[in-house]
Amino acid sequence: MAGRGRPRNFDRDTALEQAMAVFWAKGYESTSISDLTSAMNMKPPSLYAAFGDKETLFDEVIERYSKQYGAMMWGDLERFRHPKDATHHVLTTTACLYAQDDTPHGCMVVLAAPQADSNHATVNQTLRDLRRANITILKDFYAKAQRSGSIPSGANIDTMANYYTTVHYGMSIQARDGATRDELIAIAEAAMATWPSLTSTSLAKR
Amino acid sequence: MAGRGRPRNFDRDTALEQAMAVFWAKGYESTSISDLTSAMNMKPPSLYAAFGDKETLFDEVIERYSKQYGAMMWGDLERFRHPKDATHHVLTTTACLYAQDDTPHGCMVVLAAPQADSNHATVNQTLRDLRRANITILKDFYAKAQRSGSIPSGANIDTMANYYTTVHYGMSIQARDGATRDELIAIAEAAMATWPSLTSTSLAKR
DNA sequence: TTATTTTTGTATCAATCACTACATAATTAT
DNA sequence: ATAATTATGTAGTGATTGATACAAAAATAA
Repeated sequence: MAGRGRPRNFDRDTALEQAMAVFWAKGYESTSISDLTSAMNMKPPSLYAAFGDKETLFDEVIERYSKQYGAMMWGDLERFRHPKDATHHVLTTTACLYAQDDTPHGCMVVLAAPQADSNHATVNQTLRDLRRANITILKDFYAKAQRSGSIPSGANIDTMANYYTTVHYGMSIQARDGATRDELIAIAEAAMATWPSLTSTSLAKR
Repeated sequence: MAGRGRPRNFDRDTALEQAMAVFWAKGYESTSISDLTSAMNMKPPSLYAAFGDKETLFDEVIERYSKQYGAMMWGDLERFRHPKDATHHVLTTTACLYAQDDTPHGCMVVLAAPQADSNHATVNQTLRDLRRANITILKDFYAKAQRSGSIPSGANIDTMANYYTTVHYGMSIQARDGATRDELIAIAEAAMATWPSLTSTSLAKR
């Protein structure tokens, strides 16, 4: 199991967790290698040997974040009987996750690098792709629900997915600005109040 | 009028506009003095003499942005007869402004520096304060409407203001990710569909 | 033991960051 | 004309950025 050379002085998994905490709080650009090495308790050569350059490390952090947190919100929506329940779950889980005090507030995918044009275009693109993937998850889920009759055929599911994702995005800003869990929950409930109208034909496909 | 020494080689106002374009697209941190001087067509000493350091320039840019764009969304809401119309105006104006092709997409106040912890705490704080000011505008407006009877006394106006502001925030992310004007309008209309429920007592003050 | 392999810490790299010293240019005041 | 004033361009400041060269350290393999 143990390799041949000198053993590592750190646990790769906890080091990743520590890196995630820094990137989450400071964003991609504002996080320096120096920030990372001190948080991960290692010197630059060890970091580079174990994780590659800053961008590669960030990619791995984001992947871990998606599996650990993103999945709690967007994963396995099929387990809910009604799409309204699934949507409610997405928003309330968002509220609970993003106001937790043992992690930075707000979503890392939304807040870490929202620049349109920066010196790190690939990072911006990576995060944007992840955000769009969430919308796609919701759209596909709604499409299936519509085919099965859980959502009326007249409803505009693209707009529904865009809308609820927009609320999810906005909650990240609110959380970062200090909104409490209860405030976020109230926002989520307010957003859910649209469900009857959105699934009716009043705001239907044009 | 003209001062005593050598006249300026640039128009201060258009230089500010050019600086705003850079900060808007790249955010605070990703924008370098070099980016600014080339966009504003001047050398560093001229920039520093005219605008102070990077942070002072950014403050002035933000102030200009607020007057020029923020006011279009949040200014003079009293001119609307019904608070629902005012809220609708905020969201649809948001949609139109943030999908314009002659400016970067999305709100500068929301996107320029959303980090929780960075090397530029005062900039983060300035933007956060501006965001909260918008919520306060909406809360005060709703409070007045509630006193005058335009909003039922049972409605939770704090949640209403938080909710609609959340949609406004989320639309910035959507716009930056490439959402079209029509998509943003549809999102705004979807959000407005909550109005009857929010102003009823079903989601009223607890 | 000796050789091989991998990690670690020191010390540093070139590039870029925000920012400025300084001399020159261009204007007005006298 | 001469002095005073302000802006400009060149060239550079020290600090920090992401990333490494190198040798000592610590393990396994022979």
